[in-house]
Amino acid sequence: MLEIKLLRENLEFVQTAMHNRGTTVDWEAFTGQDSRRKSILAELEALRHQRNTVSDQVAQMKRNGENADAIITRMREVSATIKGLEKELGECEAAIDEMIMAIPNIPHASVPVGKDENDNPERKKVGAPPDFAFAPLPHWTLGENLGILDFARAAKIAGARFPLYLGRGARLERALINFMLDLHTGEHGYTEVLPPFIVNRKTMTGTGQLPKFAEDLFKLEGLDYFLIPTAEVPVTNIYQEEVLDESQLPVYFTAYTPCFRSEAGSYGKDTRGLIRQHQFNKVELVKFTRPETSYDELEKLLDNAETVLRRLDLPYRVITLCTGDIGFSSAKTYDIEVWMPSQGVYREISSCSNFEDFQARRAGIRFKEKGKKGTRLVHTLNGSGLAVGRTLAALLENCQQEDGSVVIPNALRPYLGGMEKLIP
RNA sequence: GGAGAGAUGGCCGAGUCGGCUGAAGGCGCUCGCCUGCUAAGCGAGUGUGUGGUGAAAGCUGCACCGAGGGUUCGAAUCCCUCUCUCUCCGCCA
Repeated sequence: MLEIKLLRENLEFVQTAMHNRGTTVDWEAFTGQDSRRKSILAELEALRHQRNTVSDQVAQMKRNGENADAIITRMREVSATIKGLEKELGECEAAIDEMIMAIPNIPHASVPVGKDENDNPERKKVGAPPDFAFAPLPHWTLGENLGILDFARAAKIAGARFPLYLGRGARLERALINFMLDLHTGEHGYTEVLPPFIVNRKTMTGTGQLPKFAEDLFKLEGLDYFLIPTAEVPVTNIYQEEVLDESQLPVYFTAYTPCFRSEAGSYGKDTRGLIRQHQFNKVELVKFTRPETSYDELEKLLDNAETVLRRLDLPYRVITLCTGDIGFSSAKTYDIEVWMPSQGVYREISSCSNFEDFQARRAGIRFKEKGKKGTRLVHTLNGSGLAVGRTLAALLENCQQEDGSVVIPNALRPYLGGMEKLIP
């Protein structure tokens, strides 16, 4: 959520930002409601002031044993008017709120202007795609040949876009999770948290998934609960409506959670394999920082996520999302894309974003500076560190051998009892 | 699921028969004094949001005592609904 002051005082700036994003907003409706609100409020506050002073007067008179009936009768009318105006104001503010909640964040000045994903500049490329002397197989074929993935049975149990890992596959997924968590907690200074996987509406609204993107979520029928689409949601909301002490900042959290996404509107895309699932595992990185340091923290966060791929010797690149491709709540986002040999393309495996104060304002996350009056909003950041299913897919594909076996990267072997190779 | 108790400022905790309580008192914190260090002591200050005014310090309006409604000239205080927390019983991984 943007600060309403910014919309009032610097509308042109916001309009340019929205244009760059390719977002259209009904500004006339906004300014109309906003000025209506202002006039109602002025009238209302004048009347409330009158009511307050007269009520004091009544109290005074009663204490003196005087009769206040005349004033009381007169004030009845004022009270009725106040009630009417309050209702009107409430409706007006609700309308404004609805509009503001639907306005995305302002892209940071360093974000390249562009229309869509084709305009995302590459920032760097790390590692070389393996040079196979044979046609590399897709991970789902490798997984099924190895007996570690079973999409047919997963479909029987749940439906399309659900994974079933078996034996060494289940263990490999778990090894990746543990490897990532150990890396981030042990070397990058994050505190591990294990949050609820189901959250309420306020929490979903705090990070920006609601009200605009309800169709992407799984909702529990008959209850106002939602399955989390990412750990970002419960973890960022840990400090919802709290005032942190500045000495606490920055806070680094990492969390493993399953993620649930309806994937509405992605019919026909990535129908095979682990790339696009209704349920997948992810290790997430979340930061709460002072505004002054959030962009330095974003660079560090990105590097923390990249480290996972470097340790696993998986080739990847980093792109900067342009204004037209950036997410709703984000001010700046880097995507890390891992090389997928069977498709011959880089695929997103992590998305690292600085939300600045956009989520903090919605969720009410502030900090207090010693010796200074008032509170300030923190900046929130997060990034995948990494999407586990996609990591496993990339690992199978990049480390496959001509005989159908898969060589386990060194960094992962301790988590698999020293296993060096998956053999069919 | 049944029966009770509670939700007040950064924290703890008062709020009597509704009015002078934005909220006593304590802790914490800030500034000053004092003490040759530390501790203790003394004095003053110390909620949030939003608007007006001012160069600023400040002054000032309105709102906020879990949330939402209601009663009333007036509600932290009375009534209703909801949420959450706690205790006991039952059930259960």
